[in-house]
Amino acid sequence: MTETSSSTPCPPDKIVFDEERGEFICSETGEVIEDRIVDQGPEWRAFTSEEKEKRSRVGGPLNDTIHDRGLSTIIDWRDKDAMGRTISPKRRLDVLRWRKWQIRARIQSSADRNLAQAMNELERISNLLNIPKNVRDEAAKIYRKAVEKGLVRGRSIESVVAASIYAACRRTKMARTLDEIAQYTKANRKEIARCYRLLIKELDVTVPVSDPRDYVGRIASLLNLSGQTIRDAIEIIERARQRGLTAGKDPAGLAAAALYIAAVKNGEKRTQKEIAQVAGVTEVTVRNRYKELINELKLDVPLT
DNA sequence: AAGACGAAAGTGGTTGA
DNA sequence: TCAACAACTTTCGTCTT
Repeated sequence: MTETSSSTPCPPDKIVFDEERGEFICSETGEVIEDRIVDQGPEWRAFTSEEKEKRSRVGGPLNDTIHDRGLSTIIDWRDKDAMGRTISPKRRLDVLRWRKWQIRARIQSSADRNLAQAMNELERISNLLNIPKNVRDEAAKIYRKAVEKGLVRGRSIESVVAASIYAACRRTKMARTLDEIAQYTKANRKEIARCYRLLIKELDVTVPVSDPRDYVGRIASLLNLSGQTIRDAIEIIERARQRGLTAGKDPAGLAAAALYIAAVKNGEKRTQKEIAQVAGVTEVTVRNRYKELINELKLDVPLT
């Protein structure tokens, strides 16, 4: 409710570019100035380069929902031509062949349509979340695998796409929470989570265990914290891990707490609220982690 | 007035029968 | 499928700066 009011515009000299997320943010308030940098590339380049053979699908309107558009001329099974004359045996073979191809083409186009819609969706979500191209490609690859395995049947394309994106993010260590992705999707978080689990189980997509350190960079850059603070935070997390404090804990919360401590230590104090906000956890969680870290690691935090 | 702290009750997800 | 459980959130009162 009482959010950083957009009625007070961020002074131009406070605007910084956050290269982690591809966003322009205000260094004062953290307000996102421009978070939609439109990908100006042609839409059909969304397909991965290794799929050369699939390029038959060049540039068809992606939102064309009419089934079999352009292929709706059905080749009749009767051995008559358009004038009602019987076709010669030689022509009959041709006709049979045409029909065979028509059926093949239809199957092909059905898979393509699914893919086309999915890629469209992928592009949309990726743009909203500023997901870099390599991660998109990864997501596309995963999705394609899912289609081949028939995992999409019975599920919404959108949720499987979202799950693919999430998986790709995890694989490439582009820390994005499930919530962030779910936010731009009609499918709910639960559904996406289920698809995600299915994906990593069925396709053998290996996903490294989510690491708090991956969150550190992103949170820090959103808050304009120094490299030294980041290094300190990572060291704190490392020590916490050795002590077994990290198991079962929300990595974002842990990263937030470590950064909080590191920031205070380096005289770059941010409020718990600020950190919690960008980390996507609550103040309380930051506090709990922070308390644990201080106690267990015997860190002394100089106050003020 | 704003931030930090912590208690208590509530919520959503995981696990094991 | 259900209940127990841990982690996290929400809410709120109190203390500190």
